[in-house]
Amino acid sequence: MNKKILLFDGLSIANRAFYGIPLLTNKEGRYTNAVYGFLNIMLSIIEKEKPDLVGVAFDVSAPTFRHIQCEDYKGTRKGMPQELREQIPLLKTVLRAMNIHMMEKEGFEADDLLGTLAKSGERDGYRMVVVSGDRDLLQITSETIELKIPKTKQQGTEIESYYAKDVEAKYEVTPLEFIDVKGLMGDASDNIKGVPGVGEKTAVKLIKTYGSIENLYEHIDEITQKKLKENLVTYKDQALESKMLATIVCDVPLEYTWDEFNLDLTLTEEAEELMKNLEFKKIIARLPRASANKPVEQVEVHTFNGLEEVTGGQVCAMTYAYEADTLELGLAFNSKVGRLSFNLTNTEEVQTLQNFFGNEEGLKVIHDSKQLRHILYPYHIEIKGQVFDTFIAAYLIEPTNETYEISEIADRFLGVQNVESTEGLLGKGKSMKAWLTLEDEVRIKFLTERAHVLDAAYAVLKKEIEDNQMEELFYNIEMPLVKVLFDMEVEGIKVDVEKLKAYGKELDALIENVAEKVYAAAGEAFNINSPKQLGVILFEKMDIPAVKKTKTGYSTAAEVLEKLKDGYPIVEDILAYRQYTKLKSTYVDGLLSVMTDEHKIHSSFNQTITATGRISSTEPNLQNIPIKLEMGKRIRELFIPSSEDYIFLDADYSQIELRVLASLADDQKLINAFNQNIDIHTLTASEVFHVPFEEVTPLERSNAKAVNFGIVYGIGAFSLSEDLKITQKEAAAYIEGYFEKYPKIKDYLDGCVSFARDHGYVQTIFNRKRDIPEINAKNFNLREFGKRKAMNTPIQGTAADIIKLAMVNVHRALQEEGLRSKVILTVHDELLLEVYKPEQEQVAKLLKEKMEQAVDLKVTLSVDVHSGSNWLAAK
DNA sequence: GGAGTGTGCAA
DNA sequence: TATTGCACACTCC
Repeated sequence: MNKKILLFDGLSIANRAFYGIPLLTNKEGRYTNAVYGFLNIMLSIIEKEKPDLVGVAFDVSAPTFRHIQCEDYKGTRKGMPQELREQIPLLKTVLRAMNIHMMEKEGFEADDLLGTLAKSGERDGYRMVVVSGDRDLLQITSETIELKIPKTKQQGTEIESYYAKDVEAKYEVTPLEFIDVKGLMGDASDNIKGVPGVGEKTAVKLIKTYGSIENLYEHIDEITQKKLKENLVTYKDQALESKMLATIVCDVPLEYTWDEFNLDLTLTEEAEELMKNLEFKKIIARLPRASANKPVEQVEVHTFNGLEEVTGGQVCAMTYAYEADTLELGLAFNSKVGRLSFNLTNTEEVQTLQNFFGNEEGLKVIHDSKQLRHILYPYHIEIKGQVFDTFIAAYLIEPTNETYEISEIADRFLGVQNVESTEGLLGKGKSMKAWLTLEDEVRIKFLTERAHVLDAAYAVLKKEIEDNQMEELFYNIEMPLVKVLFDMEVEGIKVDVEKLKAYGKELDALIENVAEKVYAAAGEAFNINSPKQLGVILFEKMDIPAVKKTKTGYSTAAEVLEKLKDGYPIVEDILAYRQYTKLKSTYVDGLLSVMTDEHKIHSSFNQTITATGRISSTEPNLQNIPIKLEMGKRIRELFIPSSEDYIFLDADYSQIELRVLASLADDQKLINAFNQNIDIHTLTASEVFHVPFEEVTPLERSNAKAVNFGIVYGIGAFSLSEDLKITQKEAAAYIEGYFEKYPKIKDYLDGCVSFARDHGYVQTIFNRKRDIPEINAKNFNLREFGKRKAMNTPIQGTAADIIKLAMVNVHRALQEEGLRSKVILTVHDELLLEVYKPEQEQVAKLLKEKMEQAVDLKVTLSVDVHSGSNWLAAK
């Protein structure tokens, strides 16, 4: 079989792709649909046709010989939309990175290059396949030159294929005659005029009879239709010019060798980077890679027999699977891998595991060591010695990923794609129940492969940690914190269940009562919880003026209802209904649903979720327990120490984010104020509103407080005006006034934005990093959001670093001093401890000291410690 | 039953 | 058109 050459019409296919796919953008707001679609079409055809050589032809923006000879040529054609235009250079960059051969030639169109190459390839004995959306190219088809026209359809792409015989079958003329047909009928899209009054039917008939335009004019007298003949005669020059314009030049002077068209789709590093940025995950997955080193297959693997082989001093990577008293470990160390299964009801096996995990020697590489601790805990197996948690390391390096599955770590850090994921193995949404039903071989492969991945990933992650100067953050803060969080999760927090249930009943009565009032006012019963139904009742049936809309209908949010409640009593009842049902469903029922028999709640404290470094809390979220309103406070009141011998100590940082900001910005005025414990909101009010410190009114202070808050978030005048219910102009004046009084703050925040622009990320004092790719986006909203992240992240993130370090230090001090008191909760700038009463004084001192001395900033940190018999009382 | 939306709670 | 989260109810597929 002859070799096959595939030639693409670059712009034409990009154009098809652009209009066939919705306007996609990447995180930076860059349009990507035409590039994405082009690659899809190109790869599909390459995969199907398996060509030996490939090339892509482009038009050059300079005028072609056709423009020079005929100034109307393509005169009616509209320029391409900007969204497409800007993708063309991007497409070329991507193709270049993929080493796909491209060609263009000044003075000629892509059609001419394609025609020239097709004919030349044919002469050299190749089978030629030209891919274009342009039917003009039908004229170059032959027995060995095929034209493929992709049609972007709803599902997938359908491709029409033409050889010369297909052209004849469909159009009744040969490919060459096709040119003459077009010369006579013209082509509106290219502004080729042809002969007036001659359409496709007549043109085909004439050319079928006479073979060409020239021959037609030789026999012009044979035309019997008077009008047709008249037009042909009148527009003879135009017909000949049209033919010239429609003729694809097949002898463009080109210098090339077919070697240049060699095809190697192996993903280059450059192409991978580019496609990652463009978020072409499916395309990346489709391409073969150079670095595909499958760890398990590549390394010589010696299986081992028992845990005793893992002796001290070595790095041992492990994965685990647990289901109903059966623990299976996949281990990788010293070029050995293996999998061992343990029956945890057997005391000898438990002893083996206790020895193994209790060994202080060596380094244990574990993915999600907190979870493994939970698995081992009921069997009194404790993990000792140094742990390198790949879950945490991967998060520090890329804190905005959605998940950190081992299979993704293999992909991202080792360039290995085909590692089985838990979800892939067990099926979506399945629990570990299915694990033990799998074949032994499957389980062995799964665990050993993943252990091997961690073994290899360890070196890469370790180096990344070092390259990013995150050693202190990782080894001294995040890793020790894992154990702190584990202990907090195990300890849990006690809730007065009886009182919680009683409160639930109380709420039920209130809800029923207020619902009746709402139904009476509405004139019918409906679901108040449904924003849709509520919107209809309020804004249609009752004709209350709608203030704001959401993308699906009327907004019924509290801020909207607040504005309406004076004129419409029903609105106040709806707000009350919302408040009561919120408390009942989220807090009373929600908390009861996760309560243990010991009346305890064990939340999960997640260390790999937030973009800024904060800890998050789930099942339940204990970081959003109500505090502001009286009704809500009653929930907080029900969180109590686990026994009479204990009391709560609650410690919270005073204005930690503003202090961090003052320190980072090196603003002496703010630093002095904080160091002298001056009320910061009063100071801001005095500065911004030009009133003496002593004369600041409560309203002024509260407004200044809102300004201070806003500064930390990268506020705009609009939002501040909404918040304070003032005009945008006034709000803008506040912000301007603030920056005038604190110019260093402004410099600092601007500096954050420009740092992000230059580096693509921002960082905290402990070098915690967050990528902000959208900082250079073209889309205004996206870019502005990026700026706010750039301003807020170093502040919020540094505060997170500080409290995390404080938690580690407090936890360590409690252990070292042999105290019974325990940290049980963290809420971003607050720690809640359950304190053994005899230790109260000592712990209060220790707590305040460790928190205030966690780091050395330009500003002092101040911690308030309160005690109480419940969480509310301790605030 | 899962995904998306609206809503509301916290720092 | 202010940062970071999580959870609930409803709606639609």
